[in-house]
Amino acid sequence: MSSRKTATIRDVAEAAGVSIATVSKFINRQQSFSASVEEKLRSAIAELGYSQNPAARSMVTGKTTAIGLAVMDIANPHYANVMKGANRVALANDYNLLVVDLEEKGTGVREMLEPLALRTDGLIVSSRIPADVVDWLAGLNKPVVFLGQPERQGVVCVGMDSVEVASLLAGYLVQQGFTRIGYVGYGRAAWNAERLRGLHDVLDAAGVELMEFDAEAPTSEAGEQVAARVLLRPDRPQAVIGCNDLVAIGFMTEARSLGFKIPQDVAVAGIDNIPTSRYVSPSLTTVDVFSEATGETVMTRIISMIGDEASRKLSPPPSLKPLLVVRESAKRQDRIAATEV
Amino acid sequence: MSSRKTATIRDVAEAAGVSIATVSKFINRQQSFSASVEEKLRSAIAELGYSQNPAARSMVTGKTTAIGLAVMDIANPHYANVMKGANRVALANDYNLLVVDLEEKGTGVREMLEPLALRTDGLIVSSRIPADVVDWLAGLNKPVVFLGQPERQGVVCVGMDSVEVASLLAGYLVQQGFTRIGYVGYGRAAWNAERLRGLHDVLDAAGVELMEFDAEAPTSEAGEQVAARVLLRPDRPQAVIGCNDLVAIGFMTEARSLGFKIPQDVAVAGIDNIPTSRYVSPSLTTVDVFSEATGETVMTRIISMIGDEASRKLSPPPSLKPLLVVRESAKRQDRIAATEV
DNA sequence: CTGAAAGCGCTAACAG
DNA sequence: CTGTTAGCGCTTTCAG
Repeated sequence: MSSRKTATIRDVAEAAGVSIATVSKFINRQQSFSASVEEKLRSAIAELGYSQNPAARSMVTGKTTAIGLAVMDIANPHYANVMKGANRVALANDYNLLVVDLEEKGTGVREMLEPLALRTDGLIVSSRIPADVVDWLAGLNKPVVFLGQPERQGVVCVGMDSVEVASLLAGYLVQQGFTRIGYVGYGRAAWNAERLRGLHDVLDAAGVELMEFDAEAPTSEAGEQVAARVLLRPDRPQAVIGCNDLVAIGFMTEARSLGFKIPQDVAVAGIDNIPTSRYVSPSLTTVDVFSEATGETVMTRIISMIGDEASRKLSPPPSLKPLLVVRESAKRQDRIAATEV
Repeated sequence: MSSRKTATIRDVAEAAGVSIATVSKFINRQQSFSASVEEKLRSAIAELGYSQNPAARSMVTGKTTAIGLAVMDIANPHYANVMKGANRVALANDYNLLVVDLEEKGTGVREMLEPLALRTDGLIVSSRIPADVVDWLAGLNKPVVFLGQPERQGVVCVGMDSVEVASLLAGYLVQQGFTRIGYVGYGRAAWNAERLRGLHDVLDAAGVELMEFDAEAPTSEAGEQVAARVLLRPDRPQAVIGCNDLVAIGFMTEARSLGFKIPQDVAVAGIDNIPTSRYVSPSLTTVDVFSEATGETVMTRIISMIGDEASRKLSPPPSLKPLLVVRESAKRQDRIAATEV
């Protein structure tokens, strides 16, 4: 049986025979109390099943104890794991998580973000936000952290350095002896330019040719679609990097059904190290970007920014380093087997 | 440049030369206005960049225009897609989504749900909630919908009928001619018993033996772990059903590294039809539970319950039907001789 | 069509 | 240690 109306602080005060101020202080652990009062308070609260009305509280404090998280695609395992990490530290700090899936949209983003901004103490936003929205966010008077966005002046970012991520993979492929490498990017992503830069840094220095392709979306379906275009040409690349594991996996699947053996006929690598990458055949060589840890880091960061104005503009500690994960999909096996072109 | 303090309804009223009541009615489209007032209001609001304070609003209305969604594991693609669907219809109806990842925990669930309950107009909760928490939720005075939970009296549930899902798969396997089938379940899940019932319904009738196993968790890692136990025994099953695609995929991978060919040596099937199931090798036969549509349905449902007391107890329309997705992993190829490797 | 006034439940000084 | 009081920003009767 639950009471008709939910109990308010006044009900508790009355039941305990104290003032509402006392109840408030008790709930918020702001001071100590005489044993008798404390006991009465405790039982009154239990009796009535009282709990604070967050709206009322936030009206006066101006804080919501909620954080907003906006990601490009909730169903992308990378983002799902970022959320997982973010959720964990939010809960540990008594924050609630408001989530919005941007669904890879480029327009109407501000409209989706605005309600979030109003209801939270801070925002975590993933890449590809139009410049005017970035400005709006900056003028919001709340901490905002960008995810996987190249550093810009005046905005705090968390995530791997895209240049480094790409270089890592390029270095491995060069070391394997590939001399013509394809990159299936996603031009509309904020990190795409940096990825290309990282690739070129290494590949140009090694005298390795880079062929650039673009996927329609950062998804497996798009990876499938692009495969024929990449592979059915005389100068096809010996190795292909997908801009994320999803694209790489789709690409790999379609490549196989086109009759290519992986990695013998064409090597494939991805980025992110989503859980699935271990389970495809061949297992996918990729770069671990520590999605879950990224989520934890970004949430930790924003919570500290909320408490401390001073920390709002500090650069994040360069704690997260990408890690190359060597598996089967990108080994140059033809060096120890048959040699095809 | 943003103003120092965010504008309130009073600022707008003053700037427009009207009362705050008028502003309020204007914002909430509660009536029509004289052209002059309307124009002044419009420009004042734009000028000041005013937007409603949701906390203040909800203080008086008692509504939050937010919905809580609690799932067992955010990183499970099934749940991620449920969230995607839920997010979409929430946004379309001007609701915000509060998310909490239960992380497959069995304890402390109420503590995680309580803040959500206080901040939302309704809750969507996925399975395996302890009975006392269910009671608490029921006494909450807010609509609550359970996800993937067997129907109980007095609670609204959305999701596939687990019995049907399991039967569908069992039927297919029987038709393929398998006579000894294994099921890798997850005993702690709310749906496990119904799955078993669905399996037995069909298998017993067909005189097919069912061997039951239990995974440590509904994850790929657990699927890998259990594989040896299932396969390295004289009476190993000819076909194995994972309680979800994640488990099935892990199982399949480990089975292969144990030297089993799939489906020649052992057939494998999963449940959910997560996106990845198409991309593993061999592609995974599974049952589509329409995760994203489930999310849309459950959100639609709860929003209608919020507006309409009467609909709170109605049974949901049996709209969502599971669909068998036949792929490569569970074909009985030995009947037509294994032609390919 | 417009406005005045009464709170929603709570916290934060300030007194005692 | 405990209580009084003044709002936080907004919606909602109820008058005009």
